[in-house]
Amino acid sequence: MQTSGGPTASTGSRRGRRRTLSEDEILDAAMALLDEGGPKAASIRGIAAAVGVAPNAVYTYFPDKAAVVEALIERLLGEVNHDVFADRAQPWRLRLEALALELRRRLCEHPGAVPLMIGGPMNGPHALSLNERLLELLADAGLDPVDAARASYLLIVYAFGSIALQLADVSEPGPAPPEPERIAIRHHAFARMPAGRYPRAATVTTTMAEYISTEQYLWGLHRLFDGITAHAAARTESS
Amino acid sequence: MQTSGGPTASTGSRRGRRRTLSEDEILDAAMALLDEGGPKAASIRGIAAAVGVAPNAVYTYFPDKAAVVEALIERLLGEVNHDVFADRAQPWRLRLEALALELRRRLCEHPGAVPLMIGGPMNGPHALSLNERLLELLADAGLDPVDAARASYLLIVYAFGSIALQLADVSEPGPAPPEPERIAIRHHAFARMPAGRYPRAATVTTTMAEYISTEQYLWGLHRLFDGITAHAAARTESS
DNA sequence: GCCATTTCTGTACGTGGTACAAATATTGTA
DNA sequence: TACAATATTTGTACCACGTACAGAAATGGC
Repeated sequence: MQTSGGPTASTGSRRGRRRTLSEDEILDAAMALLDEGGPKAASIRGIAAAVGVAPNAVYTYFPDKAAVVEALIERLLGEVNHDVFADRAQPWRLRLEALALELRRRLCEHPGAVPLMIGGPMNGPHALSLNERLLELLADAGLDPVDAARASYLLIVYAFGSIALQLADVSEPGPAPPEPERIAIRHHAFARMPAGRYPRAATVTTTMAEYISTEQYLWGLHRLFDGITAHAAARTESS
Repeated sequence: MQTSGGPTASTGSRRGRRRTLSEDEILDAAMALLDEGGPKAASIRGIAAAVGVAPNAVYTYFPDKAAVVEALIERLLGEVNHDVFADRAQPWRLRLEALALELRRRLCEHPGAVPLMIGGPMNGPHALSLNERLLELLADAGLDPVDAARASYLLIVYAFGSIALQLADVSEPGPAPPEPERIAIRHHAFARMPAGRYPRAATVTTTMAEYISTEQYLWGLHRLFDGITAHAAARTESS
């Protein structure tokens, strides 16, 4: 694929018409459109219009729309703060929770991007480095390489799946009626919600989803931790 | 939305031109296109051509393309065999594993459908009944309603997320080169693979992914079980 | 001051979803 | 049996999308 990189990324002396665009500008516009209009709104034509340029100008910087999306995802993953969980002096559960929350926060800031991440492969350097950190962390937790790989997969699946499923209802901005069935499914989980913490108007959908999901997200995460530690303990005991 | 239902679903006596189509025929064609050409190939025009009809004829049966997709998903979920895990005499872990595997088998038969499920909300009757069964099962496992709701969410996220992430690489049929990075990520997990169980040619991608994922899927599932049981035990103990 | 090079625009093609009206086939009723 | 009402399908058309191609505009090196 090799879709990354600019138009003349390695050209030393630049000749020709002055650039009125930059890759970052394009990605900014794409992200903005994604955030306010969902994946459908982040079209090449829309992006170009947002930066005040003809649609084809984008193709000077990216060979494909897929490349734009890929770069967008990579940049978003690159913004995930690694420092939070890099301190190996801290207990691993704490570091892992910090990572999971940081990742979630970033993704929730850009709901429209999540479907795109799920849809396509994530093989960029940032995605890889994230995975590397995760493996390192799980090794610290006492897992052997095979189990660490599996556990990392498990955690990644959980993080992305959780966010994707949570945002599935909201990612397409529009009417989004409060269908009673959807509420019913989640009825139990609301039982413990403190009263008066969320508004009752149109924003209620997002807010409730946000609230409920943070709780559920953490709950599930800790069940995962329990399962992983139990497994690790059983391993070291039997050997 | 109320998108379901035929054109004149509740009309007793039908007058007019004989129907050459049926909703099921349309859904069959859509599924076939989805399976062989990915989500992109399942266009209204493609479906109509497959059943030998003008594109607009589809709109007699479904108001939207979204409605077609929704019906497709619902039908797929309806095919999930509930009996496997309905036998409340069996231990719950066994029943849950059976459900998870059955769900996975069904979805893996139609990889193209998975991105569609993730993208949109699943609120149809079949999706709801599946959730209901799950809650029932988790209650049998000794979880109180709140925890059961959270655990069901956790399991659903895991099942769908796992399958979606696994299929993300394959869902778009085409070149799909064996990028070295992607292999590298999964390197550890292959360590335990029995030798000579899978071919080495072009099909290797799918086959390996399939193999590795079934193992990882089950591994993760059992970590989840461990975490859930540990939590349930801690709960009943403290009360 | 010219030229090679880079960047952007104009235009156009194919495909997608879908609205509108006309054509067609069927059946209840006269 | 002929007619009218109605359900289904087709023809045509529109607009948005991704993107290919050729040409125009602007720039720095000579």
